[in-house]
Amino acid sequence: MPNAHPVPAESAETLSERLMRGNVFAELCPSREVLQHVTSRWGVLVLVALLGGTHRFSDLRRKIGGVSEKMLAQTLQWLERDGFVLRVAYPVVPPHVEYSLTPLGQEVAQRVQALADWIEGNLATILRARGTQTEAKH
Amino acid sequence: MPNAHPVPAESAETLSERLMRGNVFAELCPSREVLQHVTSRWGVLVLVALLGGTHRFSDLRRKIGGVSEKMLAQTLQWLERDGFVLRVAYPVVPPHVEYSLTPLGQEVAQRVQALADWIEGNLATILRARGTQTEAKH
DNA sequence: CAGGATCCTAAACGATACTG
DNA sequence: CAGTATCGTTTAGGATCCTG
Repeated sequence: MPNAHPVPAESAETLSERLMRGNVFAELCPSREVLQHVTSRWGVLVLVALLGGTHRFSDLRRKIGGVSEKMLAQTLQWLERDGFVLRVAYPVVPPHVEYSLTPLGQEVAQRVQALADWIEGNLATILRARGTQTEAKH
Repeated sequence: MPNAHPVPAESAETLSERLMRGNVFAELCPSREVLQHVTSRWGVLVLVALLGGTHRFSDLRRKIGGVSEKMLAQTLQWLERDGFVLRVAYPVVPPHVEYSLTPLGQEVAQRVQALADWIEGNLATILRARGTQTEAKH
């Protein structure tokens, strides 16, 4: 069955993309993977940090308390691959690499920050609510 | 050193709360834990699902593709403890339990949904961006 | 039906050491 | 400095069985 409406190459969308689009609840929806990167333990913090401007690797490491080299590197790679983070390496010695948000990254980061900010702003309320309950763990 | 400004009991805030307030970047900030629950793999989906109204346990399990009983139960407990989810159990047999969002939960859920919606809406763009890169994994 | 208890695997995570 | 590689630990997560 030939294509009645020829699709321009640059807007190609596969069948599975079309099927899965718009449904995070579906088990195999690719958006779940992206969501995982963005909402991962360190992903959130990296995005919010970069919203404050360009950072070098060690700047991020210092700023984000508790992150290991390995996880920071991995998180940055996820986010770079998803098109949210731009990595610029200057060919000097010692190495100099700068991380920043792409336009796409700024959009997600803003939404992530909105969430993080709300939680910070309501922390006292949340903790107080927890205090009035029968002791549960972790 | 006596307190010059007596603090009303209902606005009590511990020292650690005051110290940690407003700083997700700090390693021991309690907001990180809440953030973990909310942005956890299933937490996101539970919140968005409940934004659509009250659900029973098995309704949620059916709606959220791929979640196991154990993780759904655990996620609901986290969110209940954080004051985002209200659990109402009717003392009948067979058991009947309904989950819904508290007012506090509706506020987080909206922000979580904003993020999820953005990702879904820009999925095609993101996937296309990934396609044009040198192959990376996972 | 709504989970709790148990057992198990896979993945995340962290510490350290090493390299261009 | 900015990582990669390796290894060991911890946690997430899933399957199954069981009970009120």
